[in-house]
Amino acid sequence: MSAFGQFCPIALASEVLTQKWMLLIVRELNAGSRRFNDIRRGVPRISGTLLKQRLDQLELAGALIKKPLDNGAGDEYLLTDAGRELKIVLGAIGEWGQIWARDITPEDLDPGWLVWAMHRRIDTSQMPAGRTVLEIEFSDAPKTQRFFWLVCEEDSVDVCVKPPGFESDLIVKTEIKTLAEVWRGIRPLKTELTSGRIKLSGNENIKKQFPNWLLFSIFAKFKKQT
Amino acid sequence: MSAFGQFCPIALASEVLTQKWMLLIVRELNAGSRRFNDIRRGVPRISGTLLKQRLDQLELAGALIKKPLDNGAGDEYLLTDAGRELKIVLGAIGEWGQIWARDITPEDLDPGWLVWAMHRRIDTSQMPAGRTVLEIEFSDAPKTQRFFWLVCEEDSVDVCVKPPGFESDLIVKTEIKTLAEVWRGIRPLKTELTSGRIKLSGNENIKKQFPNWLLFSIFAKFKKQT
DNA sequence: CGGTATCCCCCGCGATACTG
DNA sequence: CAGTATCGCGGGGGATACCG
Repeated sequence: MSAFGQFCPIALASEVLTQKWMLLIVRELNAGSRRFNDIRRGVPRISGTLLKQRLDQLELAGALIKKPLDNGAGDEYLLTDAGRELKIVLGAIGEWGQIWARDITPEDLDPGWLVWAMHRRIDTSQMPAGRTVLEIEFSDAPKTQRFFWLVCEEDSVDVCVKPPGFESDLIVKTEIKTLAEVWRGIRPLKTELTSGRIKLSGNENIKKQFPNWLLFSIFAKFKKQT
Repeated sequence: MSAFGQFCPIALASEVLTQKWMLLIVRELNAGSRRFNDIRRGVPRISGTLLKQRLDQLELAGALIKKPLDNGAGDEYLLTDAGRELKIVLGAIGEWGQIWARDITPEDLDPGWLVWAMHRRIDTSQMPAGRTVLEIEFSDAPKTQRFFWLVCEEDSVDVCVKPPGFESDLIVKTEIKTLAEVWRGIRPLKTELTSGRIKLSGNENIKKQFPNWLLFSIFAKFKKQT
């Protein structure tokens, strides 16, 4: 994006931040992604070419630095102080979006993205020691986007789109929209569980613990206005 | 801008807010502009067609409402609650821009915009009763952008690009960059006055009072990092 | 003054194919 | 996996002219 012909700090910041996809990339970086394809999982509709361009522009703007990976394949992308400070901007925009932005359409309901977002907000300290495997089935999704697995350990949560080779400790079955609205804080999880719109399969103790594991969206606490 | 294919509130808000010129328009509205050409003076490089489009999009997004003017010519544009809440977003982005954004180039130094920005931040309560006329001359500007007048009364400050017909009470002569950097909080006004890089002509009392009238940019208090 | 209508150019961006 | 290179189109947006 070219310049706006004025030296207002909002205009200068806009040159970088209002480019297409840019804020979503910064969101991923601030959420902890450092590798090219990790960022991409949080911004699935961006092309590889463009993602690379945007990362270069962020580097030019001083918001991140590239660090070559040991194995020689690609770089690691690390936020600078400037990049980390963007968390405040993201917070302000996200809060506004949660309260005032348009309603969601079916187009927005990407199940893969939902699982990717959720995997960053799992409270593994509430889980049993060792490995816990969560299987999620979206009953209304096409085959390729129907099943996901969250492989949780104390210090990591991995997302799989194929069976991870471990038995699932808990199976969560729901429609996409239901879980999406629970994630957003629009519906309480408990209601959806008792109504059966979210169905759990697993041993009783695990099922009972499940609600303690989900931390939901960081914007869930803000309630939408009409 | 089309959708991003995810229901993250940052993505939803971005659809509206990251369109070209959009944040600057919202800035003007939040600064108090309600009329088409007032907004345009704060965003001089936007075309009329596009400004109208953007205002319509803001209305669709629920951030403003149009109200027909009495005389039948055009509308008044009024922010809604949603639009006013964007002040928080503007504050976050402006603060980031002030601290971390790129340096200014000569391209950014639009004298007309500087005067327009200044006119919103004049403390008229510090001025003598009645009318005070400030004349600003940018010694390094081309003829058409060299002279400006601020006609200040208790409850209004008007910007003129031609002599307003009243005698000037104070003439301020400076290079554009000097006043721009004072406005941004990069240089202290006093230093520029004593050095003579900003020259004042007028009666002694008025000259002495002048520094009390300028409130500077709302982001001037944040200091640029390198 | 506050728009609308039209034209047209450029470039942003998606898609695809190829490399190490 | 993490890119680079190339092509091609679509439409965003600038310029200009016109209206009430």
